[in-house]
Amino acid sequence: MENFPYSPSNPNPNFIDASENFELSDYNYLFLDDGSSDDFLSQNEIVQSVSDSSGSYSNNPTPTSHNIKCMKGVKKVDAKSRVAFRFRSELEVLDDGFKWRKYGKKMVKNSSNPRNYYKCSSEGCNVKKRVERDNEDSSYVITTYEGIHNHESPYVRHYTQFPPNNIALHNLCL
DNA sequence: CGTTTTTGACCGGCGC
DNA sequence: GCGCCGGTCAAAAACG
Repeated sequence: MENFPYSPSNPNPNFIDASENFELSDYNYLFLDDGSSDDFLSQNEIVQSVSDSSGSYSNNPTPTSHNIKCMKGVKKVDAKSRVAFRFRSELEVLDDGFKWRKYGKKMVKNSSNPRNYYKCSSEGCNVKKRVERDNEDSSYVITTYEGIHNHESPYVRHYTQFPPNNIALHNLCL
């Protein structure tokens, strides 16, 4: 990607308060997947490839388990693009700066943890997210965003919890 | 009293 | 066609 504006040393100004409370070493992967390319790693493959957790980004990233999906995702921007984040957290629902309405909860196969479905509460905004605990290590939460917000975050400077990084990355990568 | 959560029902895609 | 599975709907309850 030619211009990936987020890095630990150069956080998005809109999310300036975020990185202080966010342990990048706990951030293990992100990926975009519109389902149209075999180049994307599956979620399971990514989970298993969590070994490099240096958490570094640059404007010219080399393909690592951290950024390869983001790089690839950039050329496939559409409303069905998805971004997933996995991080250690006791809280299931993190304040990512957007307002969400829960619309479903489902037990999925091969996981002992339920998957929760949320939709952005903003009028006409079709962004959804899924939140579930990692079945392999339930101290981790996996959050998957789908879609692009048609509005700005209503709470740009009013975060109460970490880590707004995820939504910053979510928007920037899409 | 408007908004959100809860929860079983419903639905569509897919493999057999 | 049928059953499984993941995703969504919607009515009622809960919430603030």
